[in-house]
Amino acid sequence: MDTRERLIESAQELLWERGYVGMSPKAIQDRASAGQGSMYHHFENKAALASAAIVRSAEQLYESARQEFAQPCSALDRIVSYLHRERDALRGCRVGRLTQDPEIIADPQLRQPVQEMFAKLTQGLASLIVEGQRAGEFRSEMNPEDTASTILAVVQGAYVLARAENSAEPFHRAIAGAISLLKQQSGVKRAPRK
Amino acid sequence: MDTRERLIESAQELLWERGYVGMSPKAIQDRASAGQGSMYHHFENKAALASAAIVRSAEQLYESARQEFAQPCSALDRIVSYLHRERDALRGCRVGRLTQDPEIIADPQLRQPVQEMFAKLTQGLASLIVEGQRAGEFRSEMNPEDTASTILAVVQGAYVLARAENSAEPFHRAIAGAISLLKQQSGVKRAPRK
DNA sequence: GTCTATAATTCGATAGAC
DNA sequence: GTCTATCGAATTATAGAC
Repeated sequence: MDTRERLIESAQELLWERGYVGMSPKAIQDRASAGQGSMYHHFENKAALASAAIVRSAEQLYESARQEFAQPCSALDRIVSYLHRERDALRGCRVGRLTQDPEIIADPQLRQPVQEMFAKLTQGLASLIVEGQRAGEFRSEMNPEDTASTILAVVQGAYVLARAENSAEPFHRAIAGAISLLKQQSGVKRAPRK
Repeated sequence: MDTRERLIESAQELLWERGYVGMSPKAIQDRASAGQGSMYHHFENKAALASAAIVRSAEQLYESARQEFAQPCSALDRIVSYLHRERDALRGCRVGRLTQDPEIIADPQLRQPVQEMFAKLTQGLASLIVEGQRAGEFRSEMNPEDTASTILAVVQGAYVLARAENSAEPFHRAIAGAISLLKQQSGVKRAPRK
């Protein structure tokens, strides 16, 4: 693997572990086994390297979700499968994590790939929900975009709970609760209250 | 207000805005209008001051939720009211934000107040859900702890979506979606599928 | 492309005067 | 309690040899 590639992958890892503020050029160089001059030859500065790393992570994460969304089963099953996908609860989300960095939020170059990934995931989940509504798996009154945002939020927030407790348990509880709520939403008319 | 107090409040703000790694002693001193010697007189080091600030934030946030949970209306209404409470979507959660800092997760002193706050919120929400189940607002099959975790996760994750888009909109969508899912959960027997 | 040298600045803290 | 001076290390580069 060439140096440029190793630098990007090291930056991806460090952004995941320590965020933009906590990632020093020195640490990137050490992890990539690259010298200082080498890093500044391939990238203009820390922000440029971070940008390349963020674009890469956002693409990888979206691609893996896209595959999950395209499986040959019911829309509800695909959503449940997305929620159940093996995730390293304590490490958190490589991309969601970046939203906590003020430098990333303030710099449109750095924020844009993050925004784009979440927008595309929302869009993908909303389409699945519409599909599920047509199949009678979800109530037609359900707002697809709202529900898609809720699903994404549960996953992102579940990471927060897991790290707070230093345990994967609250992550899995939050996911289980969300699946249970979604499964209760079939389009069949409910008996009237009282 | 005395210096010690100003130091704690400044640290609370900086932890919210920039996290532990991004908060320098110098920045705390400047914001508190305190000298260097002053800060190191009141607190042994950066971690000790951060600890005091985190304990304070966790207490404040829990206290405000506790009041919300004790209002004189139905359990469902109190949960909805908690979800709808005015939040500064783009600033994120003062306490949840800290879970992204590896230094905070690694140091039990710093992580404990965060863990405790989320544990107590989960407990409080789970109790509300049990109360709602007794009142017929929620299905008895619903797992109170799972659902409580889901509710907390939606809020924490909604902040992530908002910051990613640099807009409060996805925050409110995620909350609206969650409320819609919860309101569909009355204990009334649903008509059988088909 | 990669290396070493250098530099200005900041970080997190200590020392000691007042 | 607060202040200034100082410290060694790290940060984020730039310069220029190879």
